Amino acid sequence: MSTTIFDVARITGFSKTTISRAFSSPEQVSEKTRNIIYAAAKKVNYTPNAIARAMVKKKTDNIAFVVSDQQYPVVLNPFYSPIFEGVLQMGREKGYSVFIASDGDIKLSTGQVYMKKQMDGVIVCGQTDLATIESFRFQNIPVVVLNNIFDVDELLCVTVDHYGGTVSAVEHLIDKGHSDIAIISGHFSPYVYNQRYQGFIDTLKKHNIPLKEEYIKEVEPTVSDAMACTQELLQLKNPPSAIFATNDVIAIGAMKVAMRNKLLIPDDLAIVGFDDSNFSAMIEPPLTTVRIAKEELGKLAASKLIEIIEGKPHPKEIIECATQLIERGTT
Amino acid sequence: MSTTIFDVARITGFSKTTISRAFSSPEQVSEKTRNIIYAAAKKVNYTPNAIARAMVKKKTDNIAFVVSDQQYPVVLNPFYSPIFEGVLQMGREKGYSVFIASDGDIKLSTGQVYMKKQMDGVIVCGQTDLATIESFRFQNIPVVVLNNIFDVDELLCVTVDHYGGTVSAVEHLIDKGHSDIAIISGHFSPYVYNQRYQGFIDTLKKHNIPLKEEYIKEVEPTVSDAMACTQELLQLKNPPSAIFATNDVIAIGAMKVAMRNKLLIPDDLAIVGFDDSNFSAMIEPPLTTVRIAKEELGKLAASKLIEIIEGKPHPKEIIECATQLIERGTT
DNA sequence: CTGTTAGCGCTTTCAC
DNA sequence: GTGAAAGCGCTAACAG
Repeated sequence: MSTTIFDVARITGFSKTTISRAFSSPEQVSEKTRNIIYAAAKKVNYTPNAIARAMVKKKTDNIAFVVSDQQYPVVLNPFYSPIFEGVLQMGREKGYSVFIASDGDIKLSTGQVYMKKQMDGVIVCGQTDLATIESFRFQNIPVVVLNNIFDVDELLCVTVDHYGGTVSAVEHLIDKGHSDIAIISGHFSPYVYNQRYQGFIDTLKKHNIPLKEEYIKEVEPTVSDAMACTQELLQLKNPPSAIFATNDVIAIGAMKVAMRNKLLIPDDLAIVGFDDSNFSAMIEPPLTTVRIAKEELGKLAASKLIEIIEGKPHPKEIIECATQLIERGTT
Repeated sequence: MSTTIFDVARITGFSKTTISRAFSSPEQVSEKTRNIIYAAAKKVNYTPNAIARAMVKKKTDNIAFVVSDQQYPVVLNPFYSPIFEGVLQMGREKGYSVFIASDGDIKLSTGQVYMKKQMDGVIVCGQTDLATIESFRFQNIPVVVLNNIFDVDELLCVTVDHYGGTVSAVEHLIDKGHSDIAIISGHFSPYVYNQRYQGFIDTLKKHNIPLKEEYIKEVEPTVSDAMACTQELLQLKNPPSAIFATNDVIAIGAMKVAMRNKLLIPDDLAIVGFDDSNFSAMIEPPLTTVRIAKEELGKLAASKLIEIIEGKPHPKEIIECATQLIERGTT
């Protein structure tokens, strides 16, 4: 049996109310009383019960980080894990704990969206549908969308300038004198996929570089798929002199194939990635890539969500975070 | 105002108890009644409140994963993040959610160990002290220790055969004909550090290879520190022909320096790492390393913890998971 | 199979 | 400053 507020009340002779106040609003209790209470609490090892508190306050100080099953597992995902870490940090700072939930975790078999655990708010990442978002809001659970965009009233979306990042990457390649530029495009959510793909197309067009059908590739974003795809590219009559990979995992696959073909990077083949994942600076040569400030993204989304939870009204808004080209050894 | 069990009771004409049972032990309610209740619940969007349930059952279905501040952030840590993922998976399977907590999160300024949120059990990873463990148990919170060993009654420790893994790595190097083998030893917890270090020393001794003082190095386990250290090693009058790195991050640093010095791996310098982190197969050449089944470790710890939570008695036990040498391109 | 009653540990009025 | 009483939403006996 753990000790309760009642035990402390009995020992000190004060009422439950006073004990409660000593912990949750100390300024309402005289210092003398407070000290007596704290001492007694310590002696019997009393600690307020978060569950009981949550029940009456109807607030758990928990938020959920929901990622679609596709992207699972979050923790091992080089893109989402730093974002999650950012959320965790901001949560800790503001007194919230963070739950990871997959898309599947929040849907009843009936299709009803429902959180098994009570949450004060939710960050929904990447691929989802409007129904899920609306469903949370219908249940009065504030939502912030991360890395996706929905055109809904009073909905805050925090995302990334995928388009602009792509433009800077491709223009960097063009600046370096390349015009035979291939794209290996990963199957991400339609939103991300389209932004990055379109950035590529538009940039070539802007620089009057004709688009070659055979330079446009699509893959699952895994090292092995990227390797197979790069191999095909290199076997073309006119192989590209540069590859734009829509994320770093794909870029790594491309690098591996180049090295195994004894090509010199970047002289024989230049490669630029996207995301600036943690391994990108570790590999040799280190990868030129488009940095997304992933932890910052997470922190931003979390702090906005917490503001909304704590009552600050938020109009519909789309926050698009800038990217930055990090020039390293592959271009 | 969200709907409660009472609303459903009113609508259907059944008592709260019956509604409760329809959700938590459906077999105790006739099918007819159940269907009426489910239909009504759906209509008013009723969903059981986990907090209220936790309060009366004194069980939250939450477990905590606590890692020392040193190792923070867990999510980005190549060793602990797959373990955490394993815990998450097993938790999901058994109906538990998992919280991440750092060492600091669970200690009051008074030094009192206390979980802000009620937890049914705790997995404590790596470096900790006995007092923390005892404190949890004193509060009747079951504990499983992961990647560390404590000699305490009825305490379950799940760990890794760091010693045996090291032996296999070093013997592999010896088999390949190396005798000038350096060790770059990362500053991990004393437990892990010692196991791996001792395995190295003992293996050389066993094979009658004299220990050279200058081949023994210690570093913080970061790429840059490992690079600096490897550089020193290579500048020795008699540089080593092989390096045993006590984790993969260190091994990567060693590889980078070798490549920058135009050394051929593994011909000029062989390298073996430890952990088999996710990036180890991605780099070129892929790293020979000692695999730890990290997700399995996490699953094992979680499933044992859940068994204990659910009442299965557990004697004191130390489970030491085997490792496996993965021979890839660096040896 | 279903209902009644009595709390779980805490915070919140509203008094004093 | 402090206390008394009334719940938060749910489940656990115990009846019937």
